[in-house]
Amino acid sequence: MKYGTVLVIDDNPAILTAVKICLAGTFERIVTLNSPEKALVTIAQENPAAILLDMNFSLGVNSGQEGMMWLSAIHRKYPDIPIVLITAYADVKLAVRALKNGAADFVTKPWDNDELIRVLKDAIDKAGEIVPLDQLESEHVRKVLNKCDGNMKRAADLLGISRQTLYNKVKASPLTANQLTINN
Amino acid sequence: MKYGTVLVIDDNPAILTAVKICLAGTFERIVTLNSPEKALVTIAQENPAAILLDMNFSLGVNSGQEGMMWLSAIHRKYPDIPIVLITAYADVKLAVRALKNGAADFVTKPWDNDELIRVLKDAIDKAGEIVPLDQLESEHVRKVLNKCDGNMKRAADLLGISRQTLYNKVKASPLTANQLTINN
DNA sequence: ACACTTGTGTCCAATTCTTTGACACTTGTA
DNA sequence: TACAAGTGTCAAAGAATTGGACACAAGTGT
Repeated sequence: MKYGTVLVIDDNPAILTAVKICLAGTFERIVTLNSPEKALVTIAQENPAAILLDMNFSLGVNSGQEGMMWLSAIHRKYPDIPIVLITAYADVKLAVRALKNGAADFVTKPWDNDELIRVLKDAIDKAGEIVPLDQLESEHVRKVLNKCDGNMKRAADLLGISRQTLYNKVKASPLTANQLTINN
Repeated sequence: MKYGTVLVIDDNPAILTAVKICLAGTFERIVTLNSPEKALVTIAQENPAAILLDMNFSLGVNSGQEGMMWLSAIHRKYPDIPIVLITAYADVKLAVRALKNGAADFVTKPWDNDELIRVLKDAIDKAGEIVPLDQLESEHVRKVLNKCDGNMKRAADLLGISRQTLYNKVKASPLTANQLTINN
């Protein structure tokens, strides 16, 4: 039971019950809401490791707009908590938009229990990964340098550091040289 | 015409022609391939600003596996070039997997010309965004510190810096905690 | 062919950051 | 209560960053 608390938001009580049963063996605590209104408050109180959010709450509306709105709101306020969306109205455009809006994953109803567990676990694992500062830096440096076609002066400018510093950073980790795009 | 070269990969000549016409006004140069085999070579030669990749190439197979494979291969070798996938067999699971595998976007056939152009433009714009090193660093520091519930010793450890250094970094920029990105 | 611009590789000295180690002080907990 | 762990703070040694400078290589336009 190393996966902490999960917050499940769905307006259908039957779904909440089913999800609760499904996730009971994996999470220490399962908090449910039947409407997203109290989501932000509940998150502040419970500090969940992940959120499972339904996309449609208004009866007769299945555009997913409401879920999308809540996704954005929650993600803006808690960008480090992975949000998995779930919907009965599978729609490629909606899924793509959701992922680009920060959703960690997108699941369709009816769901496969094992898959749902795996998806939530993965999302939490991924969100928990932390990168040393050096690595983040050198990856970013390589990327920007690449985008500048190796122009160190401009890259240094864009990175907000001096040319010499960039020069030193680059020659400090020569591994990155191999990853430059081949050209000329 | 500031959007450079785009590489379009599709086994259907009619599609290639249609896409070419659609994108002609937006890109300086449109390179087409009717099979992904030569993708990596062509990318090295043309250095495209974006890639539009079909998902199905083997006749009778529409699982999208092949496109997914090429997406991974290209993305691994050229992580900075945005890849937009396009497929006639819209499938939420496939789309989600593609995005999680590094695709910049996912479009379904038949496509809307304006949307296709917008998607490619957006992908290129997004890929072109560069962040100063300081900002990247302080954002990451916040995030890790957050994940450690404010425990600076542990956060410093995970970040690979000393406790005092983290302490200084934190008190150097106390405003970032409120996510106030607007600043002039 | 000739200036002109832009970028590279290299060096230096001044400044700033980072690290190591230490100390008193608060807290949660066995 | 006493221990372990973390905080805020300081100082001094060591490392990194900076701005400036210089000669040199390309690429530009005239």
